[in-house]
Amino acid sequence: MAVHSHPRQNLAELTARLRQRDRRITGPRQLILDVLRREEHPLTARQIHDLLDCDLATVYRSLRLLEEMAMVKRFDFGDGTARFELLGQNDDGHHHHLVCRECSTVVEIGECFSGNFENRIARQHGFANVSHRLEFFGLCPECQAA
Amino acid sequence: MAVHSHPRQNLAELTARLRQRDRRITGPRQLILDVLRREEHPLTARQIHDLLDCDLATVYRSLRLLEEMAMVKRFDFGDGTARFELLGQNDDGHHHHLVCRECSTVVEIGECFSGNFENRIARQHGFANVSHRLEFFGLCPECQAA
DNA sequence: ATCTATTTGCAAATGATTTGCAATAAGGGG
DNA sequence: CCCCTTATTGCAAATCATTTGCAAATAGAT
Repeated sequence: MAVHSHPRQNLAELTARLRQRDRRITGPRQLILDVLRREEHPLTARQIHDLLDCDLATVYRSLRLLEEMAMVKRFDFGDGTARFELLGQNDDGHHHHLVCRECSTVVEIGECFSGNFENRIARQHGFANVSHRLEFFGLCPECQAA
Repeated sequence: MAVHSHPRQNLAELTARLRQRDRRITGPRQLILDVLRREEHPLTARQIHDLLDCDLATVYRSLRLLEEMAMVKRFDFGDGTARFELLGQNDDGHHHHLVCRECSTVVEIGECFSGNFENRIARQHGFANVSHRLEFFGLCPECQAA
């Protein structure tokens, strides 16, 4: 479901969004977006770092910034390590994953349950601005065979 | 939605389940169940530790054991800290939470989307044994006022 | 080319959770 | 009730992901 846009597009978007915040377009930031653009599945900070050549702390700092700018989305598979995916320009990145409990293979799930459910829950409890986080776990075909 | 059973019942269950595994009924294990029984919301290992008087490592070890024995369920609100809830005897503990992004107030959500959704996803991708993790986040009434 | 604020790299700090190991306690047998 | 074997605890140190302090490097405007 991830929208893998063109490098140019990415760079232009990065430039535009950074400019508005007095932030700079640096090598590491471009490299991280490049790496994420190539990957179809979410990557951990360490995986990104291993594919690059810049400090791990810089990867974390950049990812945080890119997340704040809504260019990257953070996912949590409950294993204590955050994963990051690139967001396209008009993509809010809302989707879910189906993760294999054995081999960690990830499948992206486009559909989601109806917004009514979320709205009802918000209303019932008086909460505002409700969002959700949903991930699926199971055994992938290969791991079932093994 | 947590079923808060009687102390006796808990102890009996604990005893029975531990016996079958050659494990012992120790003070810390009983204390942890006692603490969890009193709380209606999930607690972190540290919170449990602060209410008790035993080593934090023991709390972690006990929680892991109790989780394996399906007497306790682990939840992940995506803040890097696991929370634990007591499970009742016939309770599989499947439910969700609505967590305030500001003050971390937790509301338990009993209902869940239909199993069809989960089944369809499993079938579509050839996965077996599919489960899911779903949590809601929003602003609670108090924090909206503030 | 210059200047200034933002970033980076590196090392050290943090916070949650785990682990090694010797001392301690639980449960069965006598 | 004492003993013995084995599971468990406490404590300290180790791990792991992530963050932070700070001086050196660099992007972007002048």
